Amino acid sequence: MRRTKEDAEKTRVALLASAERLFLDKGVAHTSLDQIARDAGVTRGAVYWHFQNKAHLFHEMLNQVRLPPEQMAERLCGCTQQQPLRALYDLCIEGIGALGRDEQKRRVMTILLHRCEFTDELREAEERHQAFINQFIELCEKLLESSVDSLYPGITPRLAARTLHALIVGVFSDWTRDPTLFDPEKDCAALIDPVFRGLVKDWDSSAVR
Amino acid sequence: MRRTKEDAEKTRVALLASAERLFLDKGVAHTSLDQIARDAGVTRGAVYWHFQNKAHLFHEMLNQVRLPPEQMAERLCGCTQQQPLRALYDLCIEGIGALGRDEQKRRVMTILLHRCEFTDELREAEERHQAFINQFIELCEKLLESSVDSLYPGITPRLAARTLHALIVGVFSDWTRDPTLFDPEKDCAALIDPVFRGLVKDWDSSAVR
DNA sequence: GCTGTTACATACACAGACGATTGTAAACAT
DNA sequence: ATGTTTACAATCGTCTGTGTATGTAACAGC
Repeated sequence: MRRTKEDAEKTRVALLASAERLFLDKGVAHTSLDQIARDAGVTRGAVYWHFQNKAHLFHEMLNQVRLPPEQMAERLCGCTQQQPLRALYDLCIEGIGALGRDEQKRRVMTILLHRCEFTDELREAEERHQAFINQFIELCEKLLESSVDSLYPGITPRLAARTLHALIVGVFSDWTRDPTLFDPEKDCAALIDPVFRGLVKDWDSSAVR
Repeated sequence: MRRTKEDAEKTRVALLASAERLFLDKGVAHTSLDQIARDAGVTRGAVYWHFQNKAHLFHEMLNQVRLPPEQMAERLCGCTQQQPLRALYDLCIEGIGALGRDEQKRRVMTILLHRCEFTDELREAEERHQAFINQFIELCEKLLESSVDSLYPGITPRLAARTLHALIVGVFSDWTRDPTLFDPEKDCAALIDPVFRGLVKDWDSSAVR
């Protein structure tokens, strides 16, 4: 019955996969550890062996993937500062595209956006999520400050960053709610372009195009 | 003890208010009917007198306010078709502003966006919500079709509508997550303007400005 | 070959939430 | 004055989910 070490890892992965499926299907709060265990072909004992409790299981599930906010914040951090606007644009395209290519990433993002409540025990995950968002906005703001002359009058880097973030969150939110709405690979640029054109003077004739 | 008819209405309102507060604070699934009742100064008996169950209570709470998607869809429907772009722009401004002025609306919207899971029993509410979203996008698309010549090349009315909706959802999502991010009254136009400028040719010099 | 540990399964104790029933005092109609 | 209905309160039984404790078979090391 109780197998080797690699078998244990298999059940751990299976538990995480089942949790992902069930969380996505029924919501985090409405999924019991017993349901997750049964779905993975084990009992709750296995769950408590691998994870302290539901919150930790949830946290580990999040750790499996590098979500767009985190990923974008990282890349934005190590950005060359050459053609900052271009870099920012590419990052947005890449971030959305990544969600379209990576199904697991999409599922986890959907859970985060539409299938969990962020109560006390998940507070830690929420704060982490929020931290990445703020980091993205701050970095984005800094990047825009270096190109402030390219922005339309009346547009501060801060507000531009907020607009950009709102659009990306909205795209994620809409698309995870109904994936048939648009194709992230194909339509991505068309969704992002208008905002850059509306923020940056002479966007169409600048280096990006 | 058991008072007059208007007193009954008072407890009903109190129950709805308590539900709103607690849902916002701890999430829908993590709030029990007993907690709601106690918070309102009554027992669970009162809850079951006024509402069939938690789902119905939730539904009634939603019915108290007319949320932006619904409101915008309605107005968009009865729009004069004169200066459709201008009308659309005003609607966006108004929708966001309404959230800023009406605290209750903001709370309910926050619950919808960040504090509930939309499982089986709340499916009805979710579908209704989604229906309004789709209606908004469709109406928006139709409106934009009548001004398709004003759009930048490569921007279809469909994609423009999706971009616009994504931005609005993102603004709601960001702002309800952290109301200190920006002031919906003051910054609203600055958040929306860029998208219209990026979608519509000569936006700044058109009738709106 | 024995022992300790791993990787679970099983069993138990407990807390809470729900739904239904029943009780009841005040309001209202007659 | 009396009966009926309203607007809850109180109680009950049941179920579900959690956490923990214990059992146990297989593997790993010596």
